[in-house]
Amino acid sequence: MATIQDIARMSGYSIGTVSRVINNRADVSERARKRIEEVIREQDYQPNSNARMLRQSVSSEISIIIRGTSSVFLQSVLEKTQIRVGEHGESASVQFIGETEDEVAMAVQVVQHLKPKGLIFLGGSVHNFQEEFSKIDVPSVLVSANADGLGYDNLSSFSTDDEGAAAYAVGRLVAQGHRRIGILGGYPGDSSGTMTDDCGALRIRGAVGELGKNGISFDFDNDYEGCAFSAEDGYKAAERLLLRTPDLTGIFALSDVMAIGAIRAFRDMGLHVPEDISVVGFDGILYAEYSNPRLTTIRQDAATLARKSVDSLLLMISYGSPAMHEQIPYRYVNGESVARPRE
Amino acid sequence: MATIQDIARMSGYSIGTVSRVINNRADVSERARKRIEEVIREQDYQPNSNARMLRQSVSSEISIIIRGTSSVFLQSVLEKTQIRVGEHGESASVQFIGETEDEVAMAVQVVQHLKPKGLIFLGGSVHNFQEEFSKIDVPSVLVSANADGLGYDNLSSFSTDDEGAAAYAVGRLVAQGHRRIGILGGYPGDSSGTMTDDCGALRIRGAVGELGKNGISFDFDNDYEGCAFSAEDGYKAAERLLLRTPDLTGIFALSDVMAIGAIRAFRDMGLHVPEDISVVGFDGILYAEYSNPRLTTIRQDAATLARKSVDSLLLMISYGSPAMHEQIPYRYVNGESVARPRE
DNA sequence: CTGAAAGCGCTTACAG
DNA sequence: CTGAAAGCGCTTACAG
Repeated sequence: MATIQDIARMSGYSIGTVSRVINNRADVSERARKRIEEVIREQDYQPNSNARMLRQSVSSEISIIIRGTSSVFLQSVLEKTQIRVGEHGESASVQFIGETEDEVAMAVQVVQHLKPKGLIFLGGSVHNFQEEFSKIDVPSVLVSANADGLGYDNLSSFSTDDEGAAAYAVGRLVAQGHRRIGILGGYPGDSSGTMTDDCGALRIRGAVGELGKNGISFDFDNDYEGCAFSAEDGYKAAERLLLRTPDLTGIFALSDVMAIGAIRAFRDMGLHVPEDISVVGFDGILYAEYSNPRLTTIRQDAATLARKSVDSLLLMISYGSPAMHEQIPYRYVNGESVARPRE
Repeated sequence: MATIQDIARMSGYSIGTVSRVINNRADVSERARKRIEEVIREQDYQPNSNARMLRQSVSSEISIIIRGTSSVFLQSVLEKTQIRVGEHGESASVQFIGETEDEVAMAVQVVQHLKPKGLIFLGGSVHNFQEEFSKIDVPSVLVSANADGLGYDNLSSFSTDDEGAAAYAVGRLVAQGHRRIGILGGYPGDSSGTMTDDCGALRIRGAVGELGKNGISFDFDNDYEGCAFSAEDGYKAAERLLLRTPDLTGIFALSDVMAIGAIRAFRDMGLHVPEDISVVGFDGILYAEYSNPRLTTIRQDAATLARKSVDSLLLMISYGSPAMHEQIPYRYVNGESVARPRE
């Protein structure tokens, strides 16, 4: 493996000049640049990134931290994020952490070890950023939660208006004539009754708020069943919910995978969706279009979320552009899982 | 951020001794070790990994290269792999590459840049390993394809018996009375008629072979439709296939996502699964259990695949254990998407 | 515009 | 068992 020494020797210049060429500095003669680039190409020379990072104390990589590998939606955002990073000629490495782990604590580790020049959080609780994030001074972007108002000038955020979208989805159920609506998924808050601020809590808040606006009361004890973001949990929770409160005619599930689990549960209970009970999901995962019945859902715009996040991060890194916070429009997708309730 | 210098100064030992403690070397007095470890803890000291890697020219990480982010099955293997790596107290970083890219070429880059102590390939074509892999001398493991017979002593492999499993699945269709069976997905080979050796080709070979054994001829022009490993492509290909060859009563799809796309297509054509047409998939993704109808499929053992792969890799790294090749048992899962053909 | 040199934080023979 | 020192491959003031 050639080193910078070899390139210097073979090109007839010093390692300092070679280094300047590698780093695209302006203060190099055209002649030197030409020659050195030639040798670099010939030798297929790749600078040792460890040495660079040791000196610069910053790597040329971006680190992506994704929480919850099981989230189909976040995985699609991850894929699109990687692609966008690649389009800019940058590279990113990915760190997975568990559903319950603290992404900011992880980020502190990553910054120390990998010295990334930028950080992308895929999924995350605003809660964890509240104070912990002050330890991080690398340009960062939080995807899928709103970090506006946290006051960090190195943290952008792009998210879906979870509260508004949930309200919209429930509004559609109400418009179809549903009055007995159940909510499935997430965890409404801690024992003190305070809601946490993750996307699940926001969706619940939006849904309950919309019901209230329509003069429909919501009884958490009967009409709500919490569960994790998986089909399996959605299945079980849906079963519990409907056994407990059989007169529900519509279900708002906090995610598509839960909705899919719920639909399967209802079928296994001998019910038909949407004839006997309507189900609306959230996310707009690819699979929703191929399920039977096709899922009616809120489709988040994963591609735009990914694109804007990467672009904003790169602008912060390269030009010191200010952090920005944006909500990306969602779409209500009419599938086949919602109908008017039976009379 | 504390450096080894600081720890040396504060503990009253030299940096050499501190380094020995960090690296768990035996030739350190108990007293020195105690004291130095104490200071390390107090200072929350973390060795600079760039400096270590620069010196050792090997990182302490494992690199995972996954091809095709869109494969739900591989993503589940990835998740389980990460978890297993974590259980051993190791850490891994993930590199995603496109469906059509060359994973071994990528690995060469990764080895140069990240200097991993081990490499895990999730998905990959034996073809690419044939000669290219000789450039890599890091202990590696190929998951989901059989590298036995390639003769690399630093490459283990764990896979499903794709050919046998496909034969089994098709055999079940035949046993139910199906005689007109179509195959969906993958690419049967290049123009010369030679089959490539990826898992798709193996599954096709197994399926066609089983049909032959049962005296059923298979006409590639009419009974086969290739497509990529996605629900969308499965949908379109299934539609084309059935329009072209309407008398098919059973479909073997090379993957579950294709099968799900196919089932949706058949429904949109006004058919019922399995009453009008049976569909069997391959992979055993989580979703198959929640689809409607539940999918009949070959379930690959993602957990065992992940566990054995990681364990084998770590044994190679730490003890120079020999590479091994193993096929992990699969299971035929009876869902609701297969029935006897109508008379 | 270019080169010589210091130094990033570590590991590892070498000598004792 | 321990310390002093070389050196991993690079970047970047500094001097010219």
